[in-house]
Amino acid sequence: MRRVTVSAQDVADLAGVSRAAVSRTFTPGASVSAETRAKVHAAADRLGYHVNHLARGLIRSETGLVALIASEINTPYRAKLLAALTMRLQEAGKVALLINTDRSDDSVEQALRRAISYRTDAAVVLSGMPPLSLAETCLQYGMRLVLINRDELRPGSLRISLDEQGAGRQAFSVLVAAGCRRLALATSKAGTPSLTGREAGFLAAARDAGLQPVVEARGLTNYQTGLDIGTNLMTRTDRPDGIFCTTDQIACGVLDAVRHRFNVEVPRQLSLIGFDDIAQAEWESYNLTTFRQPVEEIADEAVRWLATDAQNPVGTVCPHAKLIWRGTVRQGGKPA
Amino acid sequence: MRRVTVSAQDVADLAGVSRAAVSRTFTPGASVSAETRAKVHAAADRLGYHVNHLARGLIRSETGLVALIASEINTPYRAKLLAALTMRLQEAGKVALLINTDRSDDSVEQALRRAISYRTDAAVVLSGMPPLSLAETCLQYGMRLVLINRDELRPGSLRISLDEQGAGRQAFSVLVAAGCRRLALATSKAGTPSLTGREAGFLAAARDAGLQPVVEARGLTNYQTGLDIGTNLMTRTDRPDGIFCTTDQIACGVLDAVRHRFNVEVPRQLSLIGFDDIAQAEWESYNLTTFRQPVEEIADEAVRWLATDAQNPVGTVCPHAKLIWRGTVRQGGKPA
DNA sequence: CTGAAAGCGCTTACAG
DNA sequence: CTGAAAGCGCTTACAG
Repeated sequence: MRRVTVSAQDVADLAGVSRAAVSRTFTPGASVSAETRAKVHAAADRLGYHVNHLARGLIRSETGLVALIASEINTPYRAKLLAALTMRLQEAGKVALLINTDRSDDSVEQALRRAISYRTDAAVVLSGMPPLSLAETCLQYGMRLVLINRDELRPGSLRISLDEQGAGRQAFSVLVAAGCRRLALATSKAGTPSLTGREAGFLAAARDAGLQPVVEARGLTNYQTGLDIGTNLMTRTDRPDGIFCTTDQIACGVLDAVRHRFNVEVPRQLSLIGFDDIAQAEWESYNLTTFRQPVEEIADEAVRWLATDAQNPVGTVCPHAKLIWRGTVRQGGKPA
Repeated sequence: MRRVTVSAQDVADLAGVSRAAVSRTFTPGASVSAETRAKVHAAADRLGYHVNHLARGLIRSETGLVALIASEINTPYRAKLLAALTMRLQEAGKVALLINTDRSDDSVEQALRRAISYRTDAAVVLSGMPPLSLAETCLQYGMRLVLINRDELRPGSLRISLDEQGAGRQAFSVLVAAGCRRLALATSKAGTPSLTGREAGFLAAARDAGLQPVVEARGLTNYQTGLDIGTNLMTRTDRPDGIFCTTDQIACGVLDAVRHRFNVEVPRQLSLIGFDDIAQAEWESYNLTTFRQPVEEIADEAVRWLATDAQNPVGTVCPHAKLIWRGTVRQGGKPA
């Protein structure tokens, strides 16, 4: 089939006006008489005309495109964040270019290059870290960079990072306040900034208190890992009575292992805290006490900066991960 | 900050070649001498040059952009499908424009208009249905349309739809073979093509067998709905002993209600089948027998057609939803 | 308010 | 293999 594309010129011809008039009609705020506008709209509708944003993006300094760079997008937490981000972006009149990566920095670099190729107004990085030189190329092309839960910063970029360490510390205090004495940390081997932050905070607080939790770090950041860790932990002679899981998925796995394979009662015999507050954390089988990722707030912060004229971001902004009390921590942990 | 964008001309100047030579260097298959190519690459790297795909898209008949139009993208099944789709798309050298919609047809129309504005090579619709006239506009702009699990067809579009009715019928036979006598259907009020197909198949098979299942249809397609339905069903004097849930999320809700609120044993006292095979279906707390959505196959089919020169799609292709046997259906249901 | 003209960054016949 | 030139569809000063 031949591509029979209709251009502003076609609309102008049909409406009996100039190409410029057509352009102005579709540019909010441009000065066109009501009459001209009406003629143009009529012609455009009849022809099925849609402004070519590619051509527009060639001229204006904005394309309306924003790249979202992330790995494992079908993971509950990622999907939630992505949903919030795409929503906010659309409300701001932008559209999301979703670029999948694996966990390697190399694939992040490829993703960012694609973003540059399409001259996206910004790139939001949820996974991996772009090399410094490429970040500078982005800057040079006028792109804005938003780094979510990354540990480093890049010049001219906005970094949105939770206080992971603080959350890890809080997890420790809560478990101790709940009467737990034999603590454990359940995490994966992924070593992402978010995870290591939570781990570090938990361990540091324990050290300060003169305690040394059992650390189980294995596999990928998923349910299966939780299952493995739970099984391992319960096989020990000194079973822990308080576990901080760096992720809800891991927590769900630990919970299932502990309950179904060892008949341990939660929270009577074991208290457990997760992180993320994925949808399943609220499901009755888990009813997990966990830290809520402030995804809406993260998305808001990101899009707010993109929608602003301010060239220089504030540097780092830290939304708060709030502890959501549900049923996996024994009474006593919760303050009055 | 001024946008200091580097163009092919800049690279050409630095490399001492023509603009056309630069263009050819970045066009796979174009004829350039090794020497020229090397000079161009050197200059491009030094300048941080990236071909402007917007400008390229203006000239070529392809932009490399494909729109993914979907609602509720943070739902386990949707996220899974979206992940598969974006992956395949990238492997085929395309990049996904993710456009969020609510369930209304109007928002699908808006989404499709955005896709047209960016001259995407194709639009993959996972939610809602584009009006016929707009579908024709897409065709006119040379866009391809892929409709996933939609009930209608659009001219020139590819439709990928499971045999929902067949699955519904199979669910019925399996429950009956497992010895269930009082059947129920648990579904939402969403009324999407997938859901109504499953419902219709199940009910038709029951009718053929002279049975009349209890039908519980309420709320949105989510966990909470399952919880409500499970509670309602167990409050009846004639509790069902076999339930087909049109979605895994609903099934998980039903399971939790039934077990935790009524102490019903699954599958001893009640058999239950879901649909989708979301990650949680495999979690030990659920261990749900369910139909697996062939997401990889769906993504393959979609991308295969997009990557092809064939203008006319086959019409409808029907990947098979396979029943995954796990622990929520009593022995007897499963064939040897 | 309106139109003619220049220009955004590219690709692609067309000659050589 | 290579370059000069035309053109993709738009927007935006610039005059009027």
